[in-house]
Amino acid sequence: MQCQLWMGSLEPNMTESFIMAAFLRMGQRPLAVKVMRNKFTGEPAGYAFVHFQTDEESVDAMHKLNGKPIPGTFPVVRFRLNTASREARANLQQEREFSVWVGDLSPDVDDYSLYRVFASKYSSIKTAKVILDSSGYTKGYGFVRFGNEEEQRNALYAMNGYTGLGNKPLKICTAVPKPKSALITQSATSTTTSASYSSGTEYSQYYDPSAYWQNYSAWSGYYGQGEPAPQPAPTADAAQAHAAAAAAAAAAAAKAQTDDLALVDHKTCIDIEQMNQEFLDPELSLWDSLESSKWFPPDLIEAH
DNA sequence: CGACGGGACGC
DNA sequence: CGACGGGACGC
Repeated sequence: MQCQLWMGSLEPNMTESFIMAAFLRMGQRPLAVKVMRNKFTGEPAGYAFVHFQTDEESVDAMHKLNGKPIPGTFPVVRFRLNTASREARANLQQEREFSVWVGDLSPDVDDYSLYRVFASKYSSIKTAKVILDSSGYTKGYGFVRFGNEEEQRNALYAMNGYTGLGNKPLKICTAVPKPKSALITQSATSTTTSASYSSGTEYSQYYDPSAYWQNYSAWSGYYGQGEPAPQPAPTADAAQAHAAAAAAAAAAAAKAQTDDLALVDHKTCIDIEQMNQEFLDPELSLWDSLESSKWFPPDLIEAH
């Protein structure tokens, strides 16, 4: 992660020393702050990179300060922090995301408390984020990201209904990656991508018998959010041909699929919740032990 | 507790 | 009862 955070929502008058002072007043110790500027005009670009001694420090600062008011701002401007890394951003385009949606968060739950609860059980945890509205009030849900699918899948069951964070039992669902329309042209084109779809879905389908993953495939085809395989950068000619084909396909698919997408989203959450109840009620510890031992009945795997 | 409606690729 | 980041890379 290169020991640095991306910081957004900066106003033009926020200098590096101002930002550094704000972190210090919040009990964090960055090594340096660099405010980025428009390369041509020299105007502040509205974001900065904040460097720390270690990855641990930067992640800690992110979870403790994100969403909190920046000292010395009036009207209040809140910290908007994110992990920053060239490689991570590049990988983000290629790698699958292993995250869960967490709902029923009470107002006192912030990024850090959410992070701590999951970090105590899941060593691969990357980030936790509570979604706030423009006034800084929680929307009652958030996202927790993991480094691998094992822990993401385990948390889906083990943390559903968890009490001990805020004053309500947590609700956990599979997180649907946020659509990024810019990725459309990368997805709907190559056979390589199609092949990776099937390999990605077959693993998940036996695990989750709900309609989610079939529908997710449709999402993936539309948004390009599936499991894009590493593929060589297309040549300029190929890119043009692909862009034309993808644009036509996307335009045709967009209108037809828009309505379905919203429905899928909400149904998914309900299905998973009901499944959790069925699985967890009879014998909770059994499922935990099965999860942790990565044991699955071969018959069950083949059947679905 | 079923399921919106704002806003639309990339040249 | 809710589905995230709109803006991202110099010294």
